[in-house]
Amino acid sequence: MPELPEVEVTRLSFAQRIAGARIEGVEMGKPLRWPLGCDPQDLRGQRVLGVRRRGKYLLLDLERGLLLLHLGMSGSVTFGADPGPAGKHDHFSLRTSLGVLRLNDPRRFGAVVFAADEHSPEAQKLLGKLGVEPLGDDFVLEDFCKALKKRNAPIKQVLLAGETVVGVGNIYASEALFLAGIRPTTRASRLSRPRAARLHTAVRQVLARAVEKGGSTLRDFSNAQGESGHFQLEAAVYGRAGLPCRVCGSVVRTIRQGQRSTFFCPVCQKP
DNA sequence: CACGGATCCTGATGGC
DNA sequence: TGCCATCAGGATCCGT
Repeated sequence: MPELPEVEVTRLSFAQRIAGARIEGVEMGKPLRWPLGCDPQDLRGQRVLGVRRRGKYLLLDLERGLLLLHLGMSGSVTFGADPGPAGKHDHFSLRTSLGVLRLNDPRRFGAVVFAADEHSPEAQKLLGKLGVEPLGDDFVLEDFCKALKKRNAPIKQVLLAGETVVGVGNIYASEALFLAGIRPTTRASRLSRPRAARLHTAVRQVLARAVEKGGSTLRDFSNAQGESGHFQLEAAVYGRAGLPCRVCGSVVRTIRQGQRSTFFCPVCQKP
């Protein structure tokens, strides 16, 4: 489910509320993508200092070490008053003095991993190859252009890979490419500088807008307070195959790229 | 070594 | 409580 906007919206919905909480207990459900990497009971007694985000990871800073949370395709986090017994798809619960943090993830592509610190091998295994943050100052046009020049793959897949810029998933890749007027199949290395510049702007714009709208709720995403997002209502192409393009009226098309659906307007988006 | 495909898992949906 | 195929917001691993 979650791309950068959904992860950031999740973070914003509980970071302040959990700060300073004392961990009282940890309960695990079925195995997630990776093992926790420590004895769950070792976390007891520690305080949660704050919550950061890196790409699509949430970083829960503890007094000693940190927890890296990834929501995979179907994960969502809740934090609040004791929600009662864990349900079928609740696979990680952190009981704290200020409420219960819970990861619900039906498909279990998500993960919760402990690392002694951000630069440890365990953390770097997950974070080490990530590209720059699209909403931060490090997302520099010049660097972006240079990076694209080195990639021969279709631009959609370069965005999804997250090694150039992080956080752009299947929805926002299609949306950003629409905004930039670029066909998703265009090879990254073939993009002219002006077109790469349009994409650079489009990526920032679409992600920032999606955060403002609370993310996209396609079926079941909600933030840590249980609230849905609304960006999907203004998506230009994602999920709109067969419908008229909002700009030119042409029929929005869908293709498969790397086992994922891609949506685009054949007139607004040039190869 | 960059790229494309297979893969992990569960649930929803739609055709027959 | 029908069965089967297809699809779903991610990212790693593996063969070429």
